[in-house]
Amino acid sequence: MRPTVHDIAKEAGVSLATVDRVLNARPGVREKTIARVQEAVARLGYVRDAAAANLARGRFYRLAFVLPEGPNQFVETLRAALLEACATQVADRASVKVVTTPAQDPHTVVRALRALNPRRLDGVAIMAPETPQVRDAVARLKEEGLAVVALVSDLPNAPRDRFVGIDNVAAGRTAALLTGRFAPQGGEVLVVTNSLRSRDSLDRRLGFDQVMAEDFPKLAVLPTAESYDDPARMEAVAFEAAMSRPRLVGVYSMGSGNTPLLRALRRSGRLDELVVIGHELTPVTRRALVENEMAAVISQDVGHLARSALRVLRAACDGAPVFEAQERIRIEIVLRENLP
Amino acid sequence: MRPTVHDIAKEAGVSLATVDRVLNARPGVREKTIARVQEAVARLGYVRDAAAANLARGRFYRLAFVLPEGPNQFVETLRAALLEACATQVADRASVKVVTTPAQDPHTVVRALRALNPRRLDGVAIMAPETPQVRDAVARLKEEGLAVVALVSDLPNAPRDRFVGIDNVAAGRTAALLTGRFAPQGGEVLVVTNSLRSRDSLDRRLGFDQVMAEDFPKLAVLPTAESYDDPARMEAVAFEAAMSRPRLVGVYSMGSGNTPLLRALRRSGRLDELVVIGHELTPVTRRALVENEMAAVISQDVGHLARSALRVLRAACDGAPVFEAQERIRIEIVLRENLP
DNA sequence: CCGGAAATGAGGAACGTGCCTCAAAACAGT
DNA sequence: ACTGTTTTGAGGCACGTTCCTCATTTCCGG
Repeated sequence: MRPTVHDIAKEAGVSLATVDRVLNARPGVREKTIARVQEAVARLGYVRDAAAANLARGRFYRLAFVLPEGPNQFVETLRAALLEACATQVADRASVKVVTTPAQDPHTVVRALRALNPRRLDGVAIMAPETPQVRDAVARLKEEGLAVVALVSDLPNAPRDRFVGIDNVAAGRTAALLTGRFAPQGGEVLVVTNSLRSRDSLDRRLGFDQVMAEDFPKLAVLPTAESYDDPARMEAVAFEAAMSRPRLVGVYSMGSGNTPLLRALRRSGRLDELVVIGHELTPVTRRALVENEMAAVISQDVGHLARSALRVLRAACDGAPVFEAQERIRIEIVLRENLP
Repeated sequence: MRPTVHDIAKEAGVSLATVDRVLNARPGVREKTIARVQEAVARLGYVRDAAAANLARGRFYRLAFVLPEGPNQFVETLRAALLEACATQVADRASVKVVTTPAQDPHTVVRALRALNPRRLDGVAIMAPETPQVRDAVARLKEEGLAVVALVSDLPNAPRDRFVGIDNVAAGRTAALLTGRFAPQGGEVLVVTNSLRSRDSLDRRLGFDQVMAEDFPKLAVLPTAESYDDPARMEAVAFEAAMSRPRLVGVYSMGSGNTPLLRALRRSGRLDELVVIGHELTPVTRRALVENEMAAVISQDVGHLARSALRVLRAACDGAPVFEAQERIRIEIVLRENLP
């Protein structure tokens, strides 16, 4: 059996109350006594029973998730994963509210953030592009004492407690490496996204260019084409590129408009000769992998993302450290054969 | 706040004791009353506070892990991950004993399994080749009422409760797909492993051959070369193949002898023209990726593996269902750019 | 309508911790 | 030695369960 506070008290020759004061860093204990208790803790290998502690404390975490909303399969799966995680022990003693805002308009995100009542909340996870207004809204939430984590897309210049998501520069580098190795003959590569306003797209492009420049001189990367969340525009841009650029060998889709992209490429009749790499495993990209229309999908496990965000938020709420190894979100490479 | 058993009792108009009887499926309650309580549970959306329940129950899980031991980096990292997981909440109210047995000798595994005292244990995780003796030993443990999970290498014909690890057929298929796409010019592929006795190697080879036959007619797969856990033998076999087979374009290493393999290929001077794919991220394979000596590593997150095994064992101990989505171990593809 | 069995109620102790109060003890400065 | 302050001890209640016991009520068949 594991030692309890009672054992520590006996071992250190002090009372239960004193042990409690030391363990919870409450004032009114002499240095000497603190040391005695800590020695006993070390000697017996005491670790606080987190479950019992939370039970006694009656701790309850009121959390909110602010997610963009739109024709975006990824967010849908993320939301589903979140709800699933809530149904399990991960979300024990926590209430989770999910707020969605139209993705296109950055102002609505800010409005949603402003609409949050800081006194009714302990922590917020935010997935939003990094605009000055968002930064200000995050700063305000932090000032109110909330825990704030950035989700999927980092907010490096906002006072968020942490970023939960993949290293998007590395993701871009990975995409470049795959593209380069899958298309050794060389040629042109089209890069598309819905918006470069999001930090994640920006970082991915950065990483993509780095590796392309370093390792694949035979590939020429075209400027990023933005669709501004407009499927028609995405389809038009992709179709035009496929038809007018005979040397095109690959397409890297950094954002979420994979449906119109694939439709355009299919229509151009060149899909089977192109190396198409995209992000996030959704019904669309999954199907494209199975049909050999996409060569690879760079993905982050939404389940892991959701659970990690919950754990990190809770840790941030009570200023506890996080278990780094568990919270590092991997850059997953999904091919036809290792579909989960 | 979440509803408690007290709220349920009030809502259903019964006493606390009855609610408890219903919730824990104890006998002595009329059908009608059971229904009343369950309705109240549904209406209030009650979910049992697992932490409080375990606290009250005084549940303690005595678990053991039986791992092979040898010059095997993978097992070392797995063991480290296990110890790390024990230090966190995942292993709360559990004691974990790790037993290692010499890998070469299948009999010592059986001896180790026999040496386990079933009365001092609630569950065991086993990583071992599937021999009849191992099957019998597992059956014996199950008969004694222990929870048993197979780890990394499945024991499909033993009465284990569950397998925690990747789908090794799919892993082999993934390796084949990568090899085929990285070596479009065609040629011969060498497949090596330390032993085909392990179910994992067997499955990987199976999957590898499937995809090679289906999709890459230009690649000829050589028979599996076994090193029988002898580094010298591995080095000799690999060197010989690299020197005598000018059409060799790839090597698939299904097992753990990557150090001697790479040494041999380096010595042959052909390493930079070969597509080398192996398993498990260790210091050796990590370095090989960084140096561009290996093209890809198929890996399973040891941290996830360890935590999953712990969770699954606990669930199996009290016959609880597992949260499938969280326990599916992904087949990770690790390239130079997405090294964790 | 009665006896016996089954179902239910009421209550309490326990799990390991947090957090509170009140009194006792140790200590400091004069 | 006196005061006043700081440190410590002892104890209790709470958290949401589980798992007892013992009494009481309800039900059923004869």
